[in-house]
Amino acid sequence: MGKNRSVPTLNDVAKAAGVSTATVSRCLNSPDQVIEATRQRVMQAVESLGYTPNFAARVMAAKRSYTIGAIIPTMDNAIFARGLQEFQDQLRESGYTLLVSSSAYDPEVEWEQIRALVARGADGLLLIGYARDAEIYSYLERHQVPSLVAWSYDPEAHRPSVGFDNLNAMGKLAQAVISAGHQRIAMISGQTLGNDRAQSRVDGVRQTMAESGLDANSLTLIETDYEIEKGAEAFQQLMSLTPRPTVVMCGNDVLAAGALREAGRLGIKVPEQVSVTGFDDIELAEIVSPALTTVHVPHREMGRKAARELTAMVEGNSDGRSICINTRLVNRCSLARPPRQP
Amino acid sequence: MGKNRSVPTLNDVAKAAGVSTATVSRCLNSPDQVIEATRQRVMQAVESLGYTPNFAARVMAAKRSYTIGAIIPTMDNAIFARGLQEFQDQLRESGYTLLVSSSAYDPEVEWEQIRALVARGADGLLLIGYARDAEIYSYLERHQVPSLVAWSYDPEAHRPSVGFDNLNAMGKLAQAVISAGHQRIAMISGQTLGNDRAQSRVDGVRQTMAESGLDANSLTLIETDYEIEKGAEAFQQLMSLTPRPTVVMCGNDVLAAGALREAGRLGIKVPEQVSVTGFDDIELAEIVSPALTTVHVPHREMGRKAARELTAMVEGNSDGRSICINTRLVNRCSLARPPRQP
DNA sequence: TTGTACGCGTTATCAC
DNA sequence: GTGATAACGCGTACAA
Repeated sequence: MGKNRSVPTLNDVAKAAGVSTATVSRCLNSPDQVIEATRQRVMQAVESLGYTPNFAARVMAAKRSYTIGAIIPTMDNAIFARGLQEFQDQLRESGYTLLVSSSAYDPEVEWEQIRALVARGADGLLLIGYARDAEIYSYLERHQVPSLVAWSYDPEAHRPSVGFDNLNAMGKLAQAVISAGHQRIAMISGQTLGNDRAQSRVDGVRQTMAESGLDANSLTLIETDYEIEKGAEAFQQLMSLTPRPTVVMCGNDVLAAGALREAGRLGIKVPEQVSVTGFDDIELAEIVSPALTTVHVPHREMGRKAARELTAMVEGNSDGRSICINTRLVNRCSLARPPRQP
Repeated sequence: MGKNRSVPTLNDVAKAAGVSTATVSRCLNSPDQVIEATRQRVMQAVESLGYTPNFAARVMAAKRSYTIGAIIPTMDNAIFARGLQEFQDQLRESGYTLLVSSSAYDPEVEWEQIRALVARGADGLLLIGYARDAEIYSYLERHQVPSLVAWSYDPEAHRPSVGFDNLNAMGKLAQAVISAGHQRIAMISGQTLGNDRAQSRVDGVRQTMAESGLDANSLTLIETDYEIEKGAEAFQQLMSLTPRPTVVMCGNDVLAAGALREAGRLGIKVPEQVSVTGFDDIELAEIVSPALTTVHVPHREMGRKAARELTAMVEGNSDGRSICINTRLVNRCSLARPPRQP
C-alpha cells in the first residue's frame, strides 16, 4: 500500500493512529496508562504496519535491554550446553533474551566478547569460573553491569556465583578411588592455566591423597585440552609408564571418553587392568563402555538458579548471593579395585 | 581522579583531548583521516578514560553493527556445536561478533529470537534449514537483513544456503544398507514437522528403497526427539516387532547412540543380530561400541564457508550464492550383513 | 489521559 | 585535517 517500503517507526504508527509518539510508546510499555479506545486504535496501527521497536533506540533511551549475555569457553562439547539451555529457558520465562558467545578458552577473546555484550546493552552477564583479569571486573563495575560466575563455587571468593565446589567434588571421587585400593594414581586434567575449575579438581585429588596418607607429589599429571582426542593421547602416554598407574582420573567425561577409546585400541581392559573416572556426568558417561564412574553435576539446576539470581541482581532485588550446587558420586563400571600386583 | 564515575562518552574524550567529537569518532573508525599528532592525543584520552563506544548509539547512527546472529535449534548436543564454533572463528577474523540463540526446536521461539537479533542490529543472520514461515523471510527482507540457511542444501530452493544434500547423503547410506542385503529396514528419525533435514533424510531412505526394488512403504518409521534417551526408547519398540527389522537407520548419531545403548541392555548384538547406522559423524560415533557406520558431514568446512558467504552478503559483495558441501560414507562396524533367516 | 520536547551517544554531511 | 550540527528512533519529564 504505502510507497515507502522501509521499516516503520514509532512516528509512522503515531500518524496512522492519529496520536502522538508518546502515546504509542505508552501503549507498548505501560498499556494501563492509556485508555482502552485509543489503545485499540494504536495496536491496530502497530499490527497493520508490522511495527517492531528499534532496540538500539530503545536501549539508548531506556538504558535497559532485557538482554543477558553469557560467555562460555566452548560450544564444542556438551559441558556447558545443558546448563546453558536451562539458563536460557528460565530467562525467557522472565522476559529476557540470552545471547551467547564462545571464547575458545582464550582470555583475550573473552575480554573482547564481554565488551561486545556490554556495548550491546546487556543488562547482566554470566561468566564461567572466577579466574580473569581484575580489569574486567572493574570494567563491569564501572558500566554497572551485574555479573554472575557459574560452574564454580568457592566459599573464599567474595563474588556472586552459582556453582559447585570442584575441589570437594573431585576430592570425594578421589576418596572412592583410594578406598578401592588404588595407590598409583594418574590424572588427565584440562589446562589449569586460567581455569579455576580444572585447577580445583587437581587440587582436590592431591588434597585427598595427602589426607589419606599418600604422597600428593606422586600424582602423575598430564594437562591437555578438553577433547576426546587429547584424552586418548594422554592415556596412551600414561600407559607407557613403568610402573603403570592403576587408575586414571580424568578432569571431565570428555577426556575420560578419550581414555576409554584408547584403552580399547590398546587392548587394555577397563576396569580389570586399569580404572578410569570422569567428571560432569554428561550423557556421554552412560554411553561409553564401560559406563563411567563419575561425578554428577546437576547442570540444569545450576542453570535455573543462575538465571533466577542474575535477574534478581539486574532488577535490583539482590546484591549477588552465592549458591552452592550439590554434586554426587555416580558409581558405574569404570572404577574397580586395582589388579593384584604381578 | 574525576568525580564522575559513570561511563565516559565520546564527548568526554573530546573534551579531554581538546578536539571535537567528530575527530574522536574518526580516530576510532578511520584513523588515516586524522593527522598523527592529534590521533595520539585522542588515543591517550581514550585510554586514560577507559572509553568504550556505546553500540546502541553506534548502531543507530551507522546502521551497522558488525554483529552476526545465529539461531540454532538446540545447544544441547554436539550437532551444531562444531560447525558453529568454526563459523564464529571465521567471523572473528573478519571483524564480526557472533551472537547465538537456541530455539529448542520451537518455531515460535525462533521467530521471537530472530526479531530480537534483528532489533539488536544484527547485520546478518544464520538460520538452520529452510522450513519456516514465509512471514519471517519477508520480515527479514523488509528489514534488509541478509540471511543464510545452513545445514541444508536443496538445489530446488532459490534461497542462499551453505549446506549438504540430506536426501542424497542418506540415500547413499541406504544404498550401502541395501547392498549389504537388508530388506526389513526400520528408521528412527527426528521430528520431521518443520525440520527439512529430518524429512529429507527419511525421503532419502524411501527413495533409495524404491529405486532398489523394495517397497518404500515397508519402511518402519518412528519419529522422536533428537535425544539419546529417545533413541533408546524407539529402538526398544522396534525390537519388539515381529518380524524384527534387520537394520535400524537413525536420523543422526545421537539417536543411534541411544539405540546402541539399548541394544546392549537388551543383549542384542550389533551388528550380528541387527545393524545400526547414524548420521553426522560427530565424535560420539567413534566412541560408542560398536563404532557407528554413518555419514560424515564436514561441519567445520560448512561453518567456514557459511561465514565467508554471509559476510560477503552483508558487505554487498554477494547476492547470496548457494554452496553444497560434500558428505561421505564412513564405514565402521555397526553395519553388516543381516543374520541368516532362522 | 494525552501531547510536547528534550536527551540518549554516535556517525555523517557539510562547511571551514 | 577538523569542527559544527543534523539525523537516528525511542522513553519520559513536564505541561496541558
